[in-house]
This record gives sequence, C-alpha cells and structure tokens, in this order.
Amino acid sequence: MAFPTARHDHSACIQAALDAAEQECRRRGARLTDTRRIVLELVWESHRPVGAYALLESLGKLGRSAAPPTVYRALDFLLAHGLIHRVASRNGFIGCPHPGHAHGGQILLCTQCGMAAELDDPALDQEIVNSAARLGFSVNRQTIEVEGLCPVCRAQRNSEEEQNYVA
Amino acid sequence: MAFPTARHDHSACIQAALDAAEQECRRRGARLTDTRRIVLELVWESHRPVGAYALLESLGKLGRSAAPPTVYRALDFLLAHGLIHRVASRNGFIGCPHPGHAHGGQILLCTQCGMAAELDDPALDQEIVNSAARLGFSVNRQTIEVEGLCPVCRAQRNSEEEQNYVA
DNA sequence: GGAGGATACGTTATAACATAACGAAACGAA
DNA sequence: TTCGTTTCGTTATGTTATAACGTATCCTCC
Ligand SMILES: [Zn+2]
Ligand SMILES: [Zn+2]
Ligand SMILES: [Zn+2]
Ligand SMILES: [Zn+2]
Repeated sequence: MAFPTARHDHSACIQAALDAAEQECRRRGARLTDTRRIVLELVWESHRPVGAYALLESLGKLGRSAAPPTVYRALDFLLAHGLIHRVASRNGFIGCPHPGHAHGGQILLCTQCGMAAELDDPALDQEIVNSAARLGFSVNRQTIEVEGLCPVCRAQRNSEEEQNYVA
Repeated sequence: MAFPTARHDHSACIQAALDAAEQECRRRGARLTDTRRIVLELVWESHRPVGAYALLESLGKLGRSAAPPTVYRALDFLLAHGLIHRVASRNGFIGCPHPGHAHGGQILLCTQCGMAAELDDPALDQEIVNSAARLGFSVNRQTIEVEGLCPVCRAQRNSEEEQNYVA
C-alpha cells in the first residue's frame, strides 16, 4: 500500500473502488443504490479526506441537489460496510482501498499536500491490542491517524533546504 | 497508568493535575490564569472526555458565564502546553495525567461507561514511526483512540453472560 | 398481481461544534 | 509612567451532524 503519487492513473483507483464496492455489497446482500454509489465516487475524487458538505456541493453540481441527511445517510452506509473510513481529526471521509478485508483505519495524513494513505500494519494493530490488554482493556475499534510528511513533500522540503544552505 | 476505577480518590487526581499544571506553566513561563485553571479543573471533573459546550455550561453554573471563544481559547492554551488532550473521535477533551513528558495521546475509551485512560506505550509510538517510514512517510503527530471495554465493564459483562447461561 | 413489511429517501428544522474579528482590559518590562 | 504584548469579552457567523416525520421504493409472500 504505497503513498499515492502526484501522477498515477487515478481513474483506475476510482474504477477499482467502485468494482470492489459492487462486489462487497453483493456479498453482504447490501444495496448499493445510485446515491450511495455516487457519493462513494465523489469521496474517491481525490486521495484527500472530503467533508460531508463538500460532497453535498459536489452532488449539487451533478444536478442532484440534496440536504445534509442524504449525504450523511450514504456515508453511514459506506462506513457500515467498510467502503470508506472516517478521518476524525479532519471531520472528513476517505475511500478504503481494500474493503472486505476487515481492518480499523490506520491513516497517514500529509500536512503539506493533504494526501492520505492507509498504513494497515497488522503488527501495529496487535501491539495496540496487547498493550491495552496489559491494562485489562479489550479492544473493539481503533482510530489511528498519523500526521507528517509524505515522500514527495519530504523530498521537496529537503531540496528547498539545500537551496537555503547554498544561499 | 492504570484504568481509573469507579471509586478512586478522584479529588487527588484533580489536585495532582492542578499542581502539575502549575509547575509545568512555571517551567515554561506560561501564565495559568484563573479562566485557564478553572477550565482545566472542569475538564478533570471526570475521566470522561468533555465537550467545549459542556465546559461552557459548567462555567455558567460557577457564575462565570462566558461565550464559546473564551472556552476554546482556554482549551487551546491547555492543549498547547500539553495539559489536556483532544479526543477527536468524540469532539471532546480530557486531562493529561502526566504533562511535561512529551507524548502524543494514546487514548483508551470504554464504550460502556465512557471512561478514558491513556496508554502511552513508547513501543507503539515507535512501531508507527517505523511502519510509516517504510512508506517513506515521516511522522509528526499521532492521534490514537481505541474503543473497547474497560476492566470493570468487562467483568460486569462476563458476569451477565454467566447469568444468561444459568437461565 | 396486490398486500404488507422493510428499507431507503426527501425535507424541514435544529443541535452541536468551532472560529473570525474587533475593541477593551490587564500585565510586565523598560 | 509609558508602551508593547498578552489575555479577555462580545457579537456574529461558519461548519459539522442529527432529529423527526412523511413518502416512495423495493422485495417477499400469498
Ligand atoms: Zn488514485
Ligand atoms: Zn504530501
Ligand atoms: Zn480520578
Ligand atoms: Zn467502562
């Protein structure tokens, strides 16, 4: 699960996500209605967390004006079936690149470019469960959101520092 | 750092937090004003995350009615000096039991009783940094919020299950 | 193919959380 | 005391999320 680069074939990301959603919903006997599919598609417009009200606006631009509950209901559905993750620290939502395979979200957030990626490290998961167990606490769900610099922005910053050093 | 039990000497918790805050602010040359100290005290009224507007209401009951910015400013101060943590998944705030010693919040949240505790496991911290580094991502700040059952609620649930089994 | 329950949706209103902007007051060093 | 800095009060507004209720659609069973 690499960090998304600036120029990758993103339409492929979207297509893969929609296909996976279709399949996962069939498997679960859940109905992926028009609204839900379109909201999922809009969430996938970028690899950045999207707010509910931004989605609402996007819907409007597609000629599908709606009120907040419509979007929140679609988001609730997508969350419930593991097709998206909530990014609590940003009040946003992001598409899950590998639904079906159950996992809490481990999300990397670049403070520079805003891009997000999933970490999805089972060892990390396990370390949390073990560490919590030492306090007698049994884990149900994890929210892990890590801020920092993505590879691209890090490279960029380094080259800027060289510039400053020369100057 | 054990999970807070139902009956512990909580006034001692509050006192310790206030003392630590006093000391930490002196060390940093920061001004722990009346408003700030009182808000900190109110955050510590329980071991559950508290919302800004709940604090606002509490302030009112103390005869110190205020507007939202007053509370948010105090919270910003307390956050900036590591005296409280923000619980993003609950839009709430919780007192930090060991300020000064720099750390991102690793927070355990009981879905049954609402109590919170800090995990503060350096190995976990390190695992995240390492895991992220494998993707070329450099970490700045972590938000770790873990939902589950605290020891007390777990014991309770187990005994309930026994009841059901007998019946 | 119609009856009836379950699921999904539209709509209005409102709750809950957070910040912008500006002036007055308190503080602290010179 | 003077002046700059920090803190605070206040008004207004922005942003995120949900309650409540009726309607439409779907799906199953008869
Ligand atoms: Zn992509
Ligand atoms: Zn970046
Ligand atoms: Zn306590
Ligand atoms: Zn509990």
